[in-house]
Amino acid sequence: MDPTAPGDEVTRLLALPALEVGPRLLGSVFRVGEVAVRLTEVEAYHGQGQDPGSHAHRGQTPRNASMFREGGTLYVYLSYGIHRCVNIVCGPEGYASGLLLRAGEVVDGVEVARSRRATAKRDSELAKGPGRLGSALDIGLGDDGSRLGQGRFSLELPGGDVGDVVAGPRVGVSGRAGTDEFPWRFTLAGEPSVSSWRPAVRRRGGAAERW
DNA sequence: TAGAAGATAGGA
DNA sequence: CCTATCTTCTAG
Repeated sequence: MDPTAPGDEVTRLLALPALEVGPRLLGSVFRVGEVAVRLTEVEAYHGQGQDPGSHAHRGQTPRNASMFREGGTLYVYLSYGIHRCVNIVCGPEGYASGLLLRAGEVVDGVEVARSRRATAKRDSELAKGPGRLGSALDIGLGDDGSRLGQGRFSLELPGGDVGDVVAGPRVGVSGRAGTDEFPWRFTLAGEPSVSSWRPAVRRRGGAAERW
């Protein structure tokens, strides 16, 4: 097997922990069937008790089982009962780190993406945010556990320079894990498709802090 | 067994 | 600012 083949390069990269993969994944093209996005924003989640913000922090459950598979697996979950969000799992089996695909620029299949995202006023909003990205790419819970490079899913790493990468606190993550103590959100500078930062939701007025 | 909180988005 | 919407996890 040719070790310089593109497919192997992706495999080698995704064998690393999400913290290392995150910045290097920006500018990649993630394709799901006829629609493709160029990733402009990702967030790293680290498992194994090292990241209080991760779904895998408290160990394996039926929902997060895909995160414990090997790098290149997709972890899809339902967010707020409505949105389907996608992660690319990183690291060896059992490591449970992943990258939430938070935003991208639609670079192919724009018409299809528009039809799926009728409320988007501009094309830069088609995949601006993890729920929107999942919608534009027609990701479903049935895609949980799929593998990159199989079926409708593929990933192509950027060919050249992607510009400046910015690291900062993650979006909507509660507690310490959402502060710049964990600067694990990576964005491409100056991209209109990058979502706005927002603190964790807190409906019941305050309290309930268990960290 | 119940109940709150959640890696969000859209509309008033 | 408020609400839709529903699964998962944790406490009791």
